[in-house]
Amino acid sequence: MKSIIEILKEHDIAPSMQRVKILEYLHNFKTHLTADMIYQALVDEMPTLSKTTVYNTLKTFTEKGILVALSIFENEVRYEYNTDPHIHFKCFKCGKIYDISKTFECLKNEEIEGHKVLEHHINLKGICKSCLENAKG
Amino acid sequence: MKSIIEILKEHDIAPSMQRVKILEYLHNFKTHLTADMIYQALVDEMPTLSKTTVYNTLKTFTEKGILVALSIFENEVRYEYNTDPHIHFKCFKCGKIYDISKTFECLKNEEIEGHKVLEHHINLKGICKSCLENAKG
DNA sequence: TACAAATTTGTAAACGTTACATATTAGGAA
DNA sequence: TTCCTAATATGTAACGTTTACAAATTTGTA
Repeated sequence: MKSIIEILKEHDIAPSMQRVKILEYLHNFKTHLTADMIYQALVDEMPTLSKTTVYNTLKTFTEKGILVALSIFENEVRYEYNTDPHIHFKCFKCGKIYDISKTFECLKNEEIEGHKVLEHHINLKGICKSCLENAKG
Repeated sequence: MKSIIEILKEHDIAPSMQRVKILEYLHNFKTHLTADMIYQALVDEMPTLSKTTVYNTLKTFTEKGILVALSIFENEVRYEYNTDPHIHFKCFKCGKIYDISKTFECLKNEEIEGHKVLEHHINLKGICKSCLENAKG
């Protein structure tokens, strides 16, 4: 398995301690994390960690293509480690986000109306399975 | 053609002056506007207009289904008048948002992994036609 | 070891948005 | 019409996320 340091080097990013820890955390958890969540998770282990560093690092990672920035939630950006293609479902009721691993063949074309498509973000919204079951009971 | 006041009444919203003007503006422009854009556009005509009123009104309209709130941009919510189904393309370079009127049959199913799907938001990102042409030149 | 460049840090501030208390308006009853 | 109540609008202050910036620290290299 590829190490975090190797991933950073492959993307022309110097593997500082902060960068390794931040990427490691996102790599392990893979869920939709805000800058603050990452900061809170790491500040115990690295007491001198600055929130600005977390923001700078996430920005660098996104620009270099290691992370994907999500705009599913209003008002805050969430990041996830770039893995298998999947889409997101957000529940109106409980607010939880689910990963849906379905792929959509109809979105595979890389050109649309003359524009070059590099990313597609599909966000479904509705009532999640769990909330539907609670409503029944 | 249906008047703004009629649209409001159909959605159980009392047609106050502010509400009519805000909906009228979104109805005419139909593009992806922030609360501040709407405020700036109307404050000359209505000098006593409050930004809070704009926010409250947009929230009401969205809850009643007149508007759709978009999370294409990071950090800010944009609103559009609910018209024909379409998706959005955002250019990484110039930041402009294009409406793409293509519909996706493959996303028509209303249930996925047990979750009830009420909305789907498809946001493509890449380099727009205009920026591609400028890069060539 | 010394030095320059890259990285990190902390503070302050910007921005979009919301909470809340007050003021204004509109509609119905007397 | 006037009065009253409910709905709506307003302005200020505050909140949370994010950025700007300058100083401090660390790193890699000569």
